[in-house]
Amino acid sequence: MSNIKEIAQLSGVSKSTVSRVISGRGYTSQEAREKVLKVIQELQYKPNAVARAMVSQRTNNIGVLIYRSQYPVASHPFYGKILDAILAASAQMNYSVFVTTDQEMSLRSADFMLEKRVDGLILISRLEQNVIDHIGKFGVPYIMVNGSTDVPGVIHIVNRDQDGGREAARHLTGLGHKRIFMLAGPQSHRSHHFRLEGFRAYLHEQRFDCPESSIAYAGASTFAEGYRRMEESWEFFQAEGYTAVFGTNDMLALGAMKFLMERSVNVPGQVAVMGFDDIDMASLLTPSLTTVRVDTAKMGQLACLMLDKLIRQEAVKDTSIELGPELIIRSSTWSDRSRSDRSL
Amino acid sequence: MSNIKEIAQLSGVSKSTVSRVISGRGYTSQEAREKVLKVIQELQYKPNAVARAMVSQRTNNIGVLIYRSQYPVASHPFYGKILDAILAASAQMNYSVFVTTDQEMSLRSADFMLEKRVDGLILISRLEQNVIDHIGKFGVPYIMVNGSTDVPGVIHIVNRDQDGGREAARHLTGLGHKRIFMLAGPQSHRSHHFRLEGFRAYLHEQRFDCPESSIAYAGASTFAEGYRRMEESWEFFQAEGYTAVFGTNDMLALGAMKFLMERSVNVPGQVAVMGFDDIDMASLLTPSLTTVRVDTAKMGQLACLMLDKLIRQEAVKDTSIELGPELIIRSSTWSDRSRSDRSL
DNA sequence: CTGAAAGCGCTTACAG
DNA sequence: CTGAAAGCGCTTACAG
Repeated sequence: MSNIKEIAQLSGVSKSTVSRVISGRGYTSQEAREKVLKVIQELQYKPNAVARAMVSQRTNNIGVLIYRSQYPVASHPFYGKILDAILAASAQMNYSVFVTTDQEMSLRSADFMLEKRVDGLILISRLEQNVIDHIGKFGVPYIMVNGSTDVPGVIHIVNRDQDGGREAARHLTGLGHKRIFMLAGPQSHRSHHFRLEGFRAYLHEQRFDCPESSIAYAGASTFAEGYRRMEESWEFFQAEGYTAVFGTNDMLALGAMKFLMERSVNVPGQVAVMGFDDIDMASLLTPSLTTVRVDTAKMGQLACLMLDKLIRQEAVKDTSIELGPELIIRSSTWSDRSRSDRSL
Repeated sequence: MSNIKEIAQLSGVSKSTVSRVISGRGYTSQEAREKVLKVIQELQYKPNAVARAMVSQRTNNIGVLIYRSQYPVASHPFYGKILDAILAASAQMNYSVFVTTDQEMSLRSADFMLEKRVDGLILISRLEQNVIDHIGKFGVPYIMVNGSTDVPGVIHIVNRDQDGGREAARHLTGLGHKRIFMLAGPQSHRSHHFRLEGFRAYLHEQRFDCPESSIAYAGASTFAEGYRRMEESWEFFQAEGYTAVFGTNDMLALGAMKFLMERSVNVPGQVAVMGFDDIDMASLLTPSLTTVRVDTAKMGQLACLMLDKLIRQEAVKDTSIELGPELIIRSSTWSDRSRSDRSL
């Protein structure tokens, strides 16, 4: 592959001039410019980004570090959406993006990024404190998206999960449900914790019954766990006369719904089901799932925007950004039948 | 951040010696080694990968270029899985991976990669011929995964889609279905084309009726298209007495199934539905979807393995690799009821 | 076993 | 307006 030296020789100018032509910085005569450009064309010359990064101390790369104890990562129904948004936004801003996942070997993948000299880092999901400390030490700008830990001074982009939980509770109680069962994801994770908290807070304020026994804690926020917890609780659920289920994410809710459907329980006629996230599947299933949408597109976009500012050392005022959730009503909670059943 | 020069000064040796200690190449005295290592520890020194890449002419980066006319890319139910497998395999092989998507601006994203100097490229899905030509010109090793075009001399990793199509046809006819409706994705795409071809070939060989009218061609391989085509064809479908639908991918099949369920058609009792790919959703829905599984995990893994060989200039014998499809029978085609209905 | 020097492919002051 | 030189942070022969 050709380099600047070759271009210089062939066009009869110095390397400096070639560089100036390419960058458009500094003065160059019309004549020199034309000669150089022509040779560049002919040789299909592409400046070496590695060499450029070396001198400019800027790689134009950003790294995305997604914490997941196991795959899927990219194809994860929720995190994958954030990643997609990051990919889209960063392409527009002329950043290339490294994608890494962080499993057991937490520090190793972070090092990977740091050695690669990314200009900045986007950390998604929960990150162990030691990884964060580690990254912090290197002075690389970074942003946390939907993180579980609130590290002071770090820019966080999160969903207003408490509000979302409240909206969910309002929706279900508004439909006439008085006894609502909750499927709660890992409480160590910020989102699941706040979603549940918001949901309960609303019930409490409105004087609805909301004992601990109405909550099943899932060990993971997966479809399988949702199914299993629902199955385990089913006898109790029936005995206690619950008429609705709220899952702190869609996967849990969908797992529960699968169980109900296998038992030929009518959703929403006999039991209403509601989730949180609005993953793609939510709208595709039959019945489609009522949920609270998290604006993953904006999360990714903002993350890139803010990170770019940090990288360019611009002033960033907000140390944390909260996005508003949006209630999405679909057929798993609402239908003509469910309406008449509980005489809304 | 510290560099090799600083380490050298602090440990009282030359840069060369520091470099030798770090790389483990060449001779170093025990004493020098200890001093250097200690300083490295203290300063938390990380060698600059950009500088290394500059001299070694190896970046240890690979690029993944996914062609998609629109998002999702990473979170795509099928391509996302391949990406995940690539992420997992490349991490093990100490490659970092750039992920780019290629939309309108085809050449631009490819250039991005080439300027970044990746050691190699993995191209997923269909790629325009001019992009391929472009990449080929730069002498960067690359591999195509599930590509739609058969560029001679390029290593392709694909699924044996014709065989998969045949298996699907065998399964459905084996269940007693005689009139099968087909939902075909874009025939410009290799997979959809071969899947349909295999399916029809089997029907033909077994003397089943298989006119062109039994095929609805979808403009895209999406859920929405599956739904829409099924809806459009529904009257004809009933009039002609079809008892099964085969979609050339799961999304099409699921869209069709959604339509059927909304019409309260019993699946598989009245109509059996079958897809291709085995995306996550396929097993989660009710009824779960019978499909032909594509081994995306292996696709991604092989892609990395082969690419690494190309990068290291090792001999690669196979110019193309075909993976075997696997029939996955679930409840959308098979149940006790469906069995008795057609007296299997 | 160790250090000085050259070089990877660029950019950026600095003379001219 | 242009070119020679220095330097980004490493590695790799080459003397010693």
